[in-house]
Amino acid sequence: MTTIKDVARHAGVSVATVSRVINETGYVHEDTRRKVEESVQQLNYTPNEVARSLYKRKSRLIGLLLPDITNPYFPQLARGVEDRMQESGFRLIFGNSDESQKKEQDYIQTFVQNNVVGVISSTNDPGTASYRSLKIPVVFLDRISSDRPAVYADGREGGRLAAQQMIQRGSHHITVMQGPIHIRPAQDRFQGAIEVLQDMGIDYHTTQTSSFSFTNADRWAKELFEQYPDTDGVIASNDIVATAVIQEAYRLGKKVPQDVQIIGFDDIPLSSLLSPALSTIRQPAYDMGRAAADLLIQLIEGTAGEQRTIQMPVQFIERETTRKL
Amino acid sequence: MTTIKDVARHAGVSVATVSRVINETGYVHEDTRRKVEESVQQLNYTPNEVARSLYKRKSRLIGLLLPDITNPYFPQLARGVEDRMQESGFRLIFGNSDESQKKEQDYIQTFVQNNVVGVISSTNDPGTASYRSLKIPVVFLDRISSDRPAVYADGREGGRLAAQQMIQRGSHHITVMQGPIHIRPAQDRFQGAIEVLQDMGIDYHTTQTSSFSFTNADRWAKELFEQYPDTDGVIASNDIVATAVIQEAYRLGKKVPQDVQIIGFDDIPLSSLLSPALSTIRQPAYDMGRAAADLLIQLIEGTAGEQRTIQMPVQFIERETTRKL
DNA sequence: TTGTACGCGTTATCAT
DNA sequence: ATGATAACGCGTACAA
Repeated sequence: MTTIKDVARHAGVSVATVSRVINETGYVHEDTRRKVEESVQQLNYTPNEVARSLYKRKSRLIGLLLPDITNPYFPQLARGVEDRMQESGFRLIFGNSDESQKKEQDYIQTFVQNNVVGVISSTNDPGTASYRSLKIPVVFLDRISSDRPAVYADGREGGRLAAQQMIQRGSHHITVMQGPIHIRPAQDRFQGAIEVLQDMGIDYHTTQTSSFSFTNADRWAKELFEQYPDTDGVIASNDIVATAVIQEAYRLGKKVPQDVQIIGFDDIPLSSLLSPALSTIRQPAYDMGRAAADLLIQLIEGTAGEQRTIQMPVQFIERETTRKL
Repeated sequence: MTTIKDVARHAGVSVATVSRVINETGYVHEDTRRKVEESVQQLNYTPNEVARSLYKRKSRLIGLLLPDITNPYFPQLARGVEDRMQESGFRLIFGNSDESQKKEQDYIQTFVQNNVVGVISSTNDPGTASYRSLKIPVVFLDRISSDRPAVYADGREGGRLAAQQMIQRGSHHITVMQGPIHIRPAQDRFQGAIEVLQDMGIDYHTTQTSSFSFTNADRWAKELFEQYPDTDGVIASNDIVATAVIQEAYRLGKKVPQDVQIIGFDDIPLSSLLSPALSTIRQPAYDMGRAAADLLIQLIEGTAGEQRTIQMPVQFIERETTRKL
């Protein structure tokens, strides 16, 4: 590896001068600047980030903690974060937490050990000590924290939207799938839906799913129709289970949307490719990722305004698993 | 942040001693060891990885470069890599390359700037200078390189399998979708399929898709049936386009699998949840990720055997888009 | 305008 | 068995 010393020697100047031209700091004569730049070129020198990080006590690294990249909703968040960070020259140390506090803490620890300058996390426990004691900015993504910077979608409104559409489009026996109890956004959606259903005095049932991943999605779909066979409208906790519900409905000979309407949540990329294409409540995942990155960068650079919690709008996407108005 | 000095002072010993107990290196009296460990506890000290990395000229970081995490095939690879790395205490600096050489080089550069000890990459150009000049181990994942360590699935065999199944199950006018020309695995699948189709003297057509992502998947499906309306069997370049093909077939009133059989490639998690569930050629993505990580770790630790390129088996998964035998 | 020298937090070498 | 100290590569006072 070539170091700043090599460059200095090659250019016949001191390391300080090389440092100055690299960082464009302090005075340096035009001629020497050129000499140095030439040497940098020739020796193919790039500064050692580790040394920089050690000296400055901060790196160009960001910690990103997501529950499970294998769930199609999260890659979009991740991508949004990455793209924005990339633009500002930050890199990501990435980890899956599996919603486990232990793994989270592990990662947080290595984040600080590696001098990251900020972290973006989808955690269920923003209030936990691991986060509170962090001395670097944290942005919670897809999770709500009233007193800490956060970017999330309006889940409750999403739930409301889903219920309203269900009703408007003629379902009378609606089943709402309640996502994992410890995941806040899941509960918000659920509450929103229930709220409307009750207000309107609609007949509804609820069902419980204990995770957001692929495992068991089919089982939950099956159980739903076993428990409530006369269901003519399903509000799924996310697009994955919604997909499983479509499948199960077909298996039972129910026509979608004629016999059962189905509304998902998230609008993962595959939803529009399904047959029938899935009607769903869209969360702008990619944009949320970008927004979180953006906010974090502002926090890091000290240019953040008062607005530190950003609620993104959700949107009903009409496709083919709901009836036409 | 608390440093080794703080611990030394608190325990009444020198930094050298603290270092010894932390790294379990050299002699240290049982009593002092206890004292130090206590101080470490009390001060909640964890070593600064950056300083370590600077001194040792190597970190505990691994660079992971994937084309696009937004494509459902890659998160599984990533997860496999992460889980294995996690087990051995390595962390990931992660980046999306979008199959762009520029982005790749950018990332590779910051990888070395950050003293990563190894790189796992899905690149289309393993022979490029950026990789050849790397002084740390590299494992190519989901990409073939004859002379460098690599983990990939047997794409050609996958293509063959798909074609054989198509024929066996009674399709006579088969259309094979050729994936992006510059992506090696895509071409292997394609070649494998063509190979069998020609050997068997079957009537077939081919179609071209220029990317593996969601964009345009529906358009390619549409074009396929426009160009070859009498197609009764589609070998898709991956599960995403296969999903779009199912959708388009339904839209055209074609029954799957009675009128058209469809076989995908990858077996992404959602495939089994589709209706009808997608028959596909399975690549053991998660295991491939793990295997790559495993190989890289061996390379890093110098315990790697002669076997440095691992070809993983593919497998036909029979579901509902192909007829029963 | 440029150079010298110190410190960032560790590990390892060499004394003691 | 333990301590002092150089070195890892860089950036910045401070001096010149």
